[in-house]
Amino acid sequence: MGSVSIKDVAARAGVSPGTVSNVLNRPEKVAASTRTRVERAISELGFVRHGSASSLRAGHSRTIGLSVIDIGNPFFTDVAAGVEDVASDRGYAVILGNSSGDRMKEQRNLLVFAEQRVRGVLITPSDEDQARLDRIKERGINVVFVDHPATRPDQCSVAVNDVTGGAMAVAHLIEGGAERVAYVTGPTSIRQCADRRQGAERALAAAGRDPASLVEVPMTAMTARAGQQAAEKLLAEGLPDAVFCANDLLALGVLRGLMHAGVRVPDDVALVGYDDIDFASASAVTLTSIRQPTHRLGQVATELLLDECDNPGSHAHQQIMFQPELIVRESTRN
Amino acid sequence: MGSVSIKDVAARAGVSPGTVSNVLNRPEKVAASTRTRVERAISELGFVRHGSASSLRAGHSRTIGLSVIDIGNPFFTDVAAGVEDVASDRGYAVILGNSSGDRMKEQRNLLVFAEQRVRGVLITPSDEDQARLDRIKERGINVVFVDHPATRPDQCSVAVNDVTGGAMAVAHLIEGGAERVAYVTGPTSIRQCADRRQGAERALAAAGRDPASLVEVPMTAMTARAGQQAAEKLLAEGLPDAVFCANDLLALGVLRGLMHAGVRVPDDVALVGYDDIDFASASAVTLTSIRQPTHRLGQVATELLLDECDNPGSHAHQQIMFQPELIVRESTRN
DNA sequence: ACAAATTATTAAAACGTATCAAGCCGCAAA
DNA sequence: TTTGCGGCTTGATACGTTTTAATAATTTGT
Repeated sequence: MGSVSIKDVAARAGVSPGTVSNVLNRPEKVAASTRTRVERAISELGFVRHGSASSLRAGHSRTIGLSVIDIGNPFFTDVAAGVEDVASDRGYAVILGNSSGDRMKEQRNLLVFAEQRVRGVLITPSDEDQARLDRIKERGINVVFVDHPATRPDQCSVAVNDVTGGAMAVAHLIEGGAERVAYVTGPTSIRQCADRRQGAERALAAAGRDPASLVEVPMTAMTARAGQQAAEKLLAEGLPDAVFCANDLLALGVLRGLMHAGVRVPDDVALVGYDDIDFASASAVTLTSIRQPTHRLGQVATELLLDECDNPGSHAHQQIMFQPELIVRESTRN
Repeated sequence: MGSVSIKDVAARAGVSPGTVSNVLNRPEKVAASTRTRVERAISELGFVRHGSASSLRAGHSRTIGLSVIDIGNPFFTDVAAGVEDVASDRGYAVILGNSSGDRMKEQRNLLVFAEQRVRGVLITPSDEDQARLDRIKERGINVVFVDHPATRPDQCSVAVNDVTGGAMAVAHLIEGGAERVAYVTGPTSIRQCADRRQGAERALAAAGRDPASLVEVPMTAMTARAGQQAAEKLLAEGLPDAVFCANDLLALGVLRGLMHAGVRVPDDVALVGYDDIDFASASAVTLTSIRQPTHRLGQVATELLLDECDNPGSHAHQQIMFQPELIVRESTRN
């Protein structure tokens, strides 16, 4: 009933199991006539290859592991969709792991990946602990960083330049006439937040301003709720001319907080977010934002990983850095 | 280097491979002293079980397949997070498949699942073709429907009552004094859209109104952009007192379209969405919406599936129907 | 027409684990 | 002492595939 094996197919087609395996894996090695005979037997019997047996013998599976920090974040969701795209195209299955920023959970995911003998791992590391990843690589499992630049040359990575992104945002605000600029951000321990601030300061310096004039408003979370609290803080401390947020969710919260207080955007205060999530263009005042090639990030990371797997000899490790893009909308048009 | 097997562990601990397998799978069957000895050998050698070999011999793997229609939709993302939660807790890996509503792609995902010999499949079917799923079940792979009620008693499913949800939304609008109610929806071939409309009509009837008085505004997509177009259509045809949208994305678009035209929400028009996505509470006018227990949906579906796998004898198939919840916010407070 | 070279196919040996019948050992009952 | 018994452990086998060396079939060159 359930399980029809390569032997059954061989018997039906009047060939040996080895030949069936050949039409599966190296069709060009087998004569056209026998190949069609085997293919017919396969479809008549509804045979599907037993992946476990295959990877046991072959020494590697056709799966890759994907470990992200928060699958609920639209950013990572888009990345995951990109990964799934090319993995699926090349016949690979994607095993999903959600670390929730918890390193124990991340560790457990990596163990599961190791048990499944995944061909490779795509990971947005939740911290800088390289040793753990080295242990994975010792097992012959390739690792590619996603949204995190690798510091070592023997390690592939894809990321987006957050410093440039921050600079673009603030340069745009200065160009629009802003004198006093605020930066609403998440925890400064997050690399992305720190890099974007650095970019903001660079833009100020480039315009001949004092980088220290940037009004920093640090929040513990990067949600819309936190953004609203940030707006209250800004209202209390005196409004700046422009606000740059480390995140679209924060920006949407700030927007709402300001509007509630009767502040008009962009007339009274200009506003820029980051990520260009779908909702940035759906809010009451559409949001100027920094777009990142999220989907592409996932695609390229996967291509890099599979290239490393398929051509271990000729593969050249790459640390790819994408450039972000400024999307101007109503929140800065005045 | 890479690969240390159960035999190496056995040699190190001075026992037979069979015993090592026992401490892995039935620890209670082996004497405490040898067990600790084996466990030490395992950690000293950094042994991790070869999942493929294990499932080849055991006849089933510790993976489940998850096939969703659109991983980019926050609704499915939340579901996936719930699935990952309990799967990870029980030591299962989740293989992700994104069908994009394309039945060929869904088919390919199911093939990948079959090759991996997943223990079971969680699927939000993109159409009503039961035959394809029957073929999966013939292979001994259990299937649970997610966000889709099963019509047959030999099939588990979890879903949320969309008729009730639609009724709640419109009853709330009527209670708020609405005379003329519009329903902005996606393609009517989508079950969820049809069910929610049915609920809306039921609420009208319950209030002594003519169900046919519901002004239906069908769109081809369920995005914010489509919502904005719907708002234009409503403005052209004469505004209703209230608008019920099949989707929060549509509702956010409608909100934006109305505000741009100077229509005030909720003073001039009341508005209700569906799904209660995070952004419903982050928009300029916060959105009244129908909340679904998305995360729980994924959790329960997975529990059902794993119960079916682990206790094939005693498992009772269930078709679970959750109830939605009305979340009242500014868009209907007047 | 015969050897050589090429192409197609086969048989058998792994891959790493789970399982199960059989064996071992020490101890209580006879 | 013998027998029986129960708890632990072992050894051998099978799971379904890939791979390699060897054999058979076919073509080519002379």
